[in-house]
Amino acid sequence: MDISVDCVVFGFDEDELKVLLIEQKQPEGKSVIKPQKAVPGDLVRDDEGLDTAAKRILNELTSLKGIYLKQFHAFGDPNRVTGLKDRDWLRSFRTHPERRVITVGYYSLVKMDDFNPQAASFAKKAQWVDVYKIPNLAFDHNEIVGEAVKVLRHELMADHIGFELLPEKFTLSQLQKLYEIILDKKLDKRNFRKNILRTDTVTPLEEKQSGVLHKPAQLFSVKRPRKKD
Amino acid sequence: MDISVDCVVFGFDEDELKVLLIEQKQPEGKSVIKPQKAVPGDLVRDDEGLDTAAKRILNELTSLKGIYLKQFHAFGDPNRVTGLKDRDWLRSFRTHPERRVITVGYYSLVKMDDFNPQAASFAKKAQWVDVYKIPNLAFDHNEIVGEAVKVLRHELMADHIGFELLPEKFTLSQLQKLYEIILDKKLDKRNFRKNILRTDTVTPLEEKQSGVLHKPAQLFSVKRPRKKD
DNA sequence: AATAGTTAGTGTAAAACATACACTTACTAC
DNA sequence: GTAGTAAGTGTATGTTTTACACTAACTATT
Repeated sequence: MDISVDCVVFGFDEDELKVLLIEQKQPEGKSVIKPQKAVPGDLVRDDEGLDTAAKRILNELTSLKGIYLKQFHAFGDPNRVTGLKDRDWLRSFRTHPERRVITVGYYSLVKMDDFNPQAASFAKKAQWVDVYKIPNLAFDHNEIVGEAVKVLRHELMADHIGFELLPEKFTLSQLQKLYEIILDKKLDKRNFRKNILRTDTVTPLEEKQSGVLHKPAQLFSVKRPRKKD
Repeated sequence: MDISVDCVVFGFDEDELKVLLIEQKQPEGKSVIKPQKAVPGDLVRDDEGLDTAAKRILNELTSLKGIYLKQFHAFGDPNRVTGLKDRDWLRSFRTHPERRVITVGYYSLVKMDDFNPQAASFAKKAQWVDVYKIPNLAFDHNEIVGEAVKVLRHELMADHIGFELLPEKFTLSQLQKLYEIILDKKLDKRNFRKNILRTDTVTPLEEKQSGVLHKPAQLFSVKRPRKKD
């Protein structure tokens, strides 16, 4: 059996929660394979741990490092990779196309600012897609994304990991909007602020917003020091 | 690579939270291998899903069915199975002893009443061990058990799965004791009862305790119908 | 029959937290 | 200087959590 890692990469852009999808590679020459979108993922190397593999693969695809990255579930249905729609692609790109593949799902949160899809060799065709409008994907990737969203919602509330999706400096309104979109419901401004400040995870900066056509907002950054990579 | 499933089976007995451990098989004839304890687990078959494998293996080892069983983490350190202490055992029992094995951890909750270790072929040497006194185990099984305990604590609070560990009929005091031992802290009796009754997961039965040397307690059973298998 | 020993079972007041809700402030563009 | 925009702020009400102590129902012993 083979083991792969699939990364559900979340990003946040103004007012949409996005997932990073890639267009599956086409074989050289005439392209005969029906193109499909997929979540970035790849086989785990023989001598490499799962977390390490996830970091490597994410880095190869996005050139990002030091990102919130978490294993959330293993997908092992024996037929998860044997559908008709995926057969041609497997035959073109896998040494053992018939082999069963078990995949371990990771999700990661990236600041879209930092993200430069051009830099990535593999993922020239990477694109951000609204989580609530995902097309049919390769393999069982729709299921994988679905599970990741569930886990994200849960962890957002439990661990307040939201700011991993925002730039270094952000306003509380941006943070609130992020919560509203992930949880898919409106929140009360005053109560939201009380709650966030009570958790004591953000600090106000000296700085304020500028160039906006309304009262400029206080900028905040994360309090607890980010883990290094 | 090979894939295995390891099951951390929790049981509860009066006043201890236990984990089911097995003594690793010895080769036929003279037994030359240093005996080690381990959590029950085995390789996933080629055509079998992970959840199915976990059910099968648990059933083979304990002859139990219809049990709360949940995937909690995949363990994939490339050296998790290559330690010196495990080499001999692998050479005796695995077709490919050098092969890397990635394991998917499941945990299960069993009612110790229902459990008859004798019935199991494989696990003649199964034994219940206090979670807080676990010896050194084979492979990375100490880590696996540690993670399982963390998840159990978390899920106990979130999903009120506690009664999975108790017999069909139980008193609220038993349930409270279970919570106290898993969470490793004392709870207030009146508040505990309020909470449990509010969740509306248990129903009082007609019946009361008998043969106890104090006021007999009301017996309860789980309200929501158990999932079949 | 009375007593001692044991755990079951129950209510309330105070504190913390969650919710609902509306006006003033500071900036930009015209 | 006026209009438009989102920022920022407090309070009253309901709900949940916490802390806490006595009486009730049984068994065993004398």
